Amino acid sequence: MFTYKYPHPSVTTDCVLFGFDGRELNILLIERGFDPFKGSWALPGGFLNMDETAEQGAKRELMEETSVTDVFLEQFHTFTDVDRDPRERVITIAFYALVRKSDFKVIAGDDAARAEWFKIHELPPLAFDHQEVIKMAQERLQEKIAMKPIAFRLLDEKFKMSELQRLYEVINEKSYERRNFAKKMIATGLLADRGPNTVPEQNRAATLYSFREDVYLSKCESHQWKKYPFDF
Amino acid sequence: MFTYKYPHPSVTTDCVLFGFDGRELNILLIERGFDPFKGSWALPGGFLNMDETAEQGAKRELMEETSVTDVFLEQFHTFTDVDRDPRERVITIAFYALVRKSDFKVIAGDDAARAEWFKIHELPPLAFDHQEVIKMAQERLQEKIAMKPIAFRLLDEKFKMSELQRLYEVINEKSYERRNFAKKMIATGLLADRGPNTVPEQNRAATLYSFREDVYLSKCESHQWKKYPFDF
DNA sequence: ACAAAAGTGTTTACTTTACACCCATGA
DNA sequence: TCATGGGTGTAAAGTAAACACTTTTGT
Repeated sequence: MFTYKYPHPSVTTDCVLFGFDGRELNILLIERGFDPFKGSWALPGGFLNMDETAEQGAKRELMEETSVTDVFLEQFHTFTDVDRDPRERVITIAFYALVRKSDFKVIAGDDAARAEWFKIHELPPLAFDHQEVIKMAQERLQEKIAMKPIAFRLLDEKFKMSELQRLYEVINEKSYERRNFAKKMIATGLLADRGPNTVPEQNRAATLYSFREDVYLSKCESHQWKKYPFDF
Repeated sequence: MFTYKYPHPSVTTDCVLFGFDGRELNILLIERGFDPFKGSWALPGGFLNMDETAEQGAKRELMEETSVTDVFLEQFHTFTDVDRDPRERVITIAFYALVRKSDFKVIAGDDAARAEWFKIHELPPLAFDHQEVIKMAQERLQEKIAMKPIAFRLLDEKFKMSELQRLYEVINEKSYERRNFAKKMIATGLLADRGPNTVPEQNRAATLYSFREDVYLSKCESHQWKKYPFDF
């Protein structure tokens, strides 16, 4: 037991894990096995340990509940409504995270709970204030995608221009003209041409690209980027 | 006394209060009257009560320590390093806030501690990780000023174009060409011409402007703003 | 008279947008 | 052969950047 002179809230982390299936933005949810909200879907997350930072905690929970490692993960807001948890005062430090769905093999963590991807516009009823958390995560993702080349973390190492475009479209909830998008994207200098797609498809083989992180980092060092280099 | 099955961190709020003197960005700091860091300067803030949200807590602390009310205040990050407080595990939810220095009469709160403005580039040694907190606050202010017309909250109701320009310059740490800045700013349609400055100065009287919040709000409703309308 | 800030427009370069036809592939 | 997605360039419009001289006022 732990005793304090003043009451302390509980502190949790929650993580909005985004995935992209080439068509839609997806979010990974966990089916809750306990009350409150037993049977509802919720964001992966849990209580913060005393010897870990929030980021470490969020990564640990993600690993425990979904076996996901090596994700891009960034804090975006702390939710502190007094009654957001019916049991006791709980504040949650919320993160969003980005994974390549192909890097993401094993799901269903060790605590028997089901983990499932949902399209961002077809979410089931959610526990706590997780609806609001997800909404804010997407807003933050929109802001961040204009500043940093994080979109590539949602795509496979090699990707088609049309996939990249579709990703920007679903994140920013607007559509782009095909030729102009490609032109501007290529003009960043960050795409390496990896030749035509060798996987046969129903139509003409598309050029594959990959993200040139080396170029990005060297341009960062020489401060060559404007404030919103990816504001498409 | 309050007892829990598992250990809980303490939760505080801290607030980076920005002011603008017409020339430099300033930050309000409190001289600490107690250990740890007795005699050092620190951000206004303190423990979160169980019946208040983080935002309410931050506003209360600001009021208690500096008698400031009615500020623009926004959460930007939660700092969770395990050893950031030498006494015990404390996480802090950090806010930045903007005040007009003319609206800001009474300082020096009820707990005898001194409160003082410091130029952002001439800060004294700071308690805890407050150096880092301030750095991040400024980064966040830079991002936000490009998205929302919050700069006006740092200026008096009526202001000169050169003051507005100087403010953008100190926040964004770059300089602008006088005519282009004014042209672009006026083109937003958000400035009302309030006539020439009647306070005599050492030189020609400048036109005063004020911010037209009504115009801004109506343009928001009709979605007429691009993503970064104030990215100067 | 001079120092300091304020007022004022135009030209050029760059960026963004709109737009249409042909190609390769598998069903 | 048809449906689907992929490849490609140019012209027009709009936005951003560079640039200098005159005015007002107080010292």
